Amino acid sequence: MKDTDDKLTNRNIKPTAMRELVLDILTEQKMAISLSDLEQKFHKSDKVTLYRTLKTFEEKKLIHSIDDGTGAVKYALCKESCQCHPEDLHVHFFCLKCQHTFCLSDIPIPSINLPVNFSIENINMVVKGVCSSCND
Amino acid sequence: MKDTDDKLTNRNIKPTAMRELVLDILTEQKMAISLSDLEQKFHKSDKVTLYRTLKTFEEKKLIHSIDDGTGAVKYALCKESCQCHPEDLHVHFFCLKCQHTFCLSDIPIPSINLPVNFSIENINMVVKGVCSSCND
DNA sequence: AAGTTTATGCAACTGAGTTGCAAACTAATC
DNA sequence: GATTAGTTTGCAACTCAGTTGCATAAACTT
Repeated sequence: MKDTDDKLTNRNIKPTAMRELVLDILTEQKMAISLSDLEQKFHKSDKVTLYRTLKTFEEKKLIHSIDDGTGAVKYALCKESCQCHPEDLHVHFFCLKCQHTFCLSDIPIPSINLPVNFSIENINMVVKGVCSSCND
Repeated sequence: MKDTDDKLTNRNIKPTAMRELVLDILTEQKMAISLSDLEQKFHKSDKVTLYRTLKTFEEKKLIHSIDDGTGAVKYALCKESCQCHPEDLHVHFFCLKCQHTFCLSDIPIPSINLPVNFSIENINMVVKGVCSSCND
């Protein structure tokens, strides 16, 4: 638990049992998960608590949210150094076959030349297609 | 109405009064609009009919949908030639100040080198920031 | 005109996200 | 270690976007 604890305190999040549990679940995921996915990992749980936990994590930049167009926002862990600035962002992939959403952490979002006088704060880029596991 | 009619029939959509009206409204928009935005442009209207109209338009590639992360999907007209293939797609912009969503029709979505064995079908790219009108 | 297909309108529902409030817990102080 | 103040959790209840089923109306077919 020490490690999980540190990750929380490093991000200025008071480590409660609930939050450690949620962080552990998020850590073992290979893909981004939604609030209701998360809810189903608990036998007995309260959606609202999980909701607020995710909000807190996101606010403190421990996780980031991905709007993959499925109607449910997905969440995934940020890298240790991530500040969620445009230059920290990466592309996400949604597989139309297995319906999973992944971080393509190695693929930064290409920079865009916006029209004059537009300023940029954030970018969401989701590629949809078929992932390698489903393409065999 | 002749022109509106043609746009519908060109896309294989049977031109009804309702559909002409919706297409006209969409045509005069400078920004993408949501279902409920559209609903409010009618004094008396049925959400479901508008919903199905938009679905039909989207299916026939007369309009495209934009998931800007606000929780309500927005819609905007496609170019005449658009087939909604990856190469037809452009970047969208959401202004954090005026809360409007625009097509940046002139900015194509940059191509991405996906990992091996990933195939691509579609891309959604939304840049968030402040638009030129709000940046004065 | 009768029959078939398509579009529209109404009611009702689902599911994600959210708020308010009270109880439980934690941390800080005496 | 009891008292208080602040934070977190759990429950109920609600909002709002999107959606389905079904009945009526309109448009096409012969």
